[in-house]
Formats: sequence, C-alpha cells, structure tokens
Amino acid sequence: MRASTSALQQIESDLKAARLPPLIQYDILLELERAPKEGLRLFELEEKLLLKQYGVSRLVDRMVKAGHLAKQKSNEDARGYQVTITEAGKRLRSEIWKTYRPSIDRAVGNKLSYEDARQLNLILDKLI
Amino acid sequence: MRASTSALQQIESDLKAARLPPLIQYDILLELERAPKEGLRLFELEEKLLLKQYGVSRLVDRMVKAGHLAKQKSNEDARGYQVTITEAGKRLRSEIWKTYRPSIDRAVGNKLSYEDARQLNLILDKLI
DNA sequence: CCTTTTTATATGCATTTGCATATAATTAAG
DNA sequence: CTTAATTATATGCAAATGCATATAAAAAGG
Repeated sequence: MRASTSALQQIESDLKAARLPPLIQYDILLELERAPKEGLRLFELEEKLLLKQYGVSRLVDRMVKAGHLAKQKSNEDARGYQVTITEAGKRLRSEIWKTYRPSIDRAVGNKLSYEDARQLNLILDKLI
Repeated sequence: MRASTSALQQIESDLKAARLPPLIQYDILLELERAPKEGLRLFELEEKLLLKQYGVSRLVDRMVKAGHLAKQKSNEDARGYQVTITEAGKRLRSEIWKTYRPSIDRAVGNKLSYEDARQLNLILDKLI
C-alpha cells in the first residue's frame, strides 16, 4: 500500500504539474485505443480498470463532454452503449504519455533492477 | 496498481460489510496506539501515512468528533496540536482488526508463499 | 408467452477529496 | 531587533466518490 501510494502520488503530481488529467483517464484512453474499432461497453471498462459501475458511468460522461470519447447505443443490447476514443482523445493520450513515461521511470523504473521488476511482476500477478 | 487496487477493494469491502470505518482510520489508530503517550503532531501523521495536509487535518477532526481521537494544543509549538488515541479509539482499532486480519489473509496472504511475501517486501521497500 | 430475476446503466443526495488560500506562529536573514 | 521566509494547520468552494436506488432491457423459469 505504501509503495503504490508513493509511486502513484509522484506520478499524479507530475501529471498535474503538466496540467494533464489524472491517470485514470490515461488508462481509459489506452484501453480504448487498443480496443476493436467498435469500442467497448461500459461494463467492460469497469472490469478492465477495476472501477466501480457508477465511477465508469460518470467518468465516461465527463470524457465524452470533454470530446475525448464518444458513446453510441449498442445495437446488440438496447440497454448498453459502445464507447470509443475520438481523434482528440488519441492526441490527449499521446500527450499524457510524454509526461507519464519519464514519470514512471522516476517513480518505479529507476528504483528497480531488471530482475527486481521481473520478480515483482510475477508476484503481483498472483494478487489480481 | 492493479494488484494494490484489487487487494484494497477487497479489504475495504470486507470492512464496509462489517459496518466498520475505512482502512485509513485503522492506520491512524494503529500509528497512535504505537506512538509515545503524548501522541503525534498532525504533520507526523501526514508523513507516516502519506496523506495530504488537509486530508489529515479533516480526518483527524472527524475522528475527534467521533470520540476516537483527542487533540490538544502543543506546548512546544503554539501552532501545533498533539493527537492521541482515546480508550474508545483503542477499542475500535481492536474491533477493526478482527475483520481486517482475516481479510488481509484472503486478499494477500493466502495468495503468496512465504518466499513470495519476503521477496515482495524487499522489492517494494525500494519504491518508498 | 407471462412472470421473475438478472444485467446494464444512470442519478439524487451525502460524504470526501482537491485546490487554493488564509491565519498564525516559528525560524532565518540582515 | 525587524522584516522576510518558512512551517503548521484550517477552510471555502468546486469536483469527485460512495451509497442507495431507479429505470429499462435481457435472460431465465415455469
């Protein structure tokens, strides 16, 4: 908990300093940039990002309003929506990455050897 | 991030199910139970728990209001306060522990070998 | 088919957090 | 000393989160 808090706070603080949105938005953008072109359903984002249902609902709405995502009714399930990333969203993701990448290095990468990182990854995977 | 989120959400959800306060309150109670009897200054809690300044200020106030902590003006520094745990606070901590301990086991302990846990601890320490 | 249950998503209201800034005391600087 | 800079804490206001519940569509049961 202390390790993740410490790394997270450093990274969020770097993003804020660069006037970029919080990390969770990057995660959504990345997930959707990698997704098939019809996008993902809200509940899929919920699972992939370990967010709460109402969290996804509201965050996606905000990002749609900001022009970074688009939402359209699913034609297979009338209850649901497909969420996709817009061109502006892709630009934002790439913009965030310029700050995020070196920030990860400072907060995590530089502090671990290659072997540490490999081990850490193996162990943490068991917790998910 | 996914590992810590996953473990944390399980544990918070167990606490909530038992109608207990969120984990951060346990951390404060424990820190103060271990502290010298004159207690700790707000800024010390801030450092130990990686909380933001205003977060500590308000959380401590809430816990004082709930009767679990006490706050008294420092006599070495007129700007500051000493925070201590009350008897009710000690009882609460021990009550939380009954739920928290088995919850840690389910979310973390049971999923790792002894050797994994040792390794994990060593590696994560490098990140703090 | 109906009826019941489950799934997908949204939202009102209360609590918490974040941000910026305020206040007051302490320390540093000249 | 006096003034400027720093440190410790609080707080108003906006934004985000949690909780409980609502709505509507789909799936399951009989």
